[in-house]
Amino acid sequence: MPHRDLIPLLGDPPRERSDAARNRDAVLAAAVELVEALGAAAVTMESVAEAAGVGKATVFRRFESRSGLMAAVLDRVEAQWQAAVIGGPPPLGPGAPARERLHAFGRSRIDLNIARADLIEAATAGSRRSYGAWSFHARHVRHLFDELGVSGDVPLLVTAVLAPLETAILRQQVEIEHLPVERVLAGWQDLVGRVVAGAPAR
Amino acid sequence: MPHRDLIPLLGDPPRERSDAARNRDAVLAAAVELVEALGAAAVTMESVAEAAGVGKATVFRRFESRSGLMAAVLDRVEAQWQAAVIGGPPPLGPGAPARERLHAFGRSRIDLNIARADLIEAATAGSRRSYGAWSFHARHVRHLFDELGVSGDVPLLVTAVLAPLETAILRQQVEIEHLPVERVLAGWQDLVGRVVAGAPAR
DNA sequence: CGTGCAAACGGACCGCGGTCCGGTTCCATT
DNA sequence: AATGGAACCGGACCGCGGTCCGTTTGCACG
Repeated sequence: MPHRDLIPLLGDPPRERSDAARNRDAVLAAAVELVEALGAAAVTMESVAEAAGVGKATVFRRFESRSGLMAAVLDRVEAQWQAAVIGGPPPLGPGAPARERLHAFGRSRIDLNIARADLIEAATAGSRRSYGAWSFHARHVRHLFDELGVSGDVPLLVTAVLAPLETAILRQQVEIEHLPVERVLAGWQDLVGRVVAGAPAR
Repeated sequence: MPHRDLIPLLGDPPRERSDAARNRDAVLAAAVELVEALGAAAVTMESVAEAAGVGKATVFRRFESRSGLMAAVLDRVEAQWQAAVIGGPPPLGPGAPARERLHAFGRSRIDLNIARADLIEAATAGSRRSYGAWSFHARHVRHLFDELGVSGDVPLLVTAVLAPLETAILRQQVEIEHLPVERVLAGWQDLVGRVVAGAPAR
């Protein structure tokens, strides 16, 4: 009587089959390469499938959707960036005063969100929730806010400080209004200063 | 010799042909009705064309793209809202102190951006620039900031205050993190207070 | 080494946004 | 009223994201 438990209950993770894992890797590698070469906007799901030597449905089966695949590509970039925040040299990495780390965070995110705007937009398109890296950003800023003793509804203040760094906003400012990046950064740092400064005169 | 000036120079707007104008109206009316009935996400360009009794290409010829059509639909809502800001009762309309008008602005925008999230997203999808109403919002907030004597890089501070009202951010907070709208609003008003309070201790 | 089956595969297929192009319509000019 | 041509029209067509379904494959168990 060849069967496993009818009721697996909890645990019991159904391990990924070897061919599935291999295809996942091949697809992701192909996607990274194509995005690098052509830019995210020009990469079609079919071209990724072909480059990976795999059927189109397999790409969707492993990554759910185009935005899911792009999110996986983006995750590599974000992981590298996160490493710089967690263990890299100050002021972005640990070792600098909180205020300076915040300023470095802003500069770094503005640069990255502009440089990778097309990939980020492809990864977040129609996904209704921010991409995975957002929660890391929020935790980091929150941590720095705590060090600075920010008072008030901290999670909302964190969101308020992160919101102007969204690619859509940055693109609007830099590509359409032609504001210099330096000015955008200075404005953001000014904002942070005001938020950190404390509760308003009510 | 039937010809107009070979060099029209400036001015001389080539008026819209009557059939074109008629179709434009029919398409827009059909789109408004369908969006109202089904929600923006469920409205296809072909269904709009059919409801308007017109070929699909005509819809695109008049409105450029799906997001262009949705922006036209959205403009009606925004025009109505702008009327309330310009000439409606306080505190949203004129007559209340600037701080209270700002708070009313926030409440009203949060409600509207959540209620019409799908339409706004359809109107701004892949358009690279904020929808037309943004500039009105910015001017309004800037005007109130001027009344309050806000110092610093005012345009950037305006953007910083507007950014957390974007639908993507609000949806994240309300639909995914399940924050109550009242709390989001209170957080925004707190933010405004800190921004208005003045430059940080440098 | 068999055997059974869930899991994975791939290519045909679908719907939708967007474009093309041959035919039609409005309107300025005479 | 006739006319010429620019602007407009519509439906066939294309490419891409996403799904369906009949076939193949890896792997746990005997």
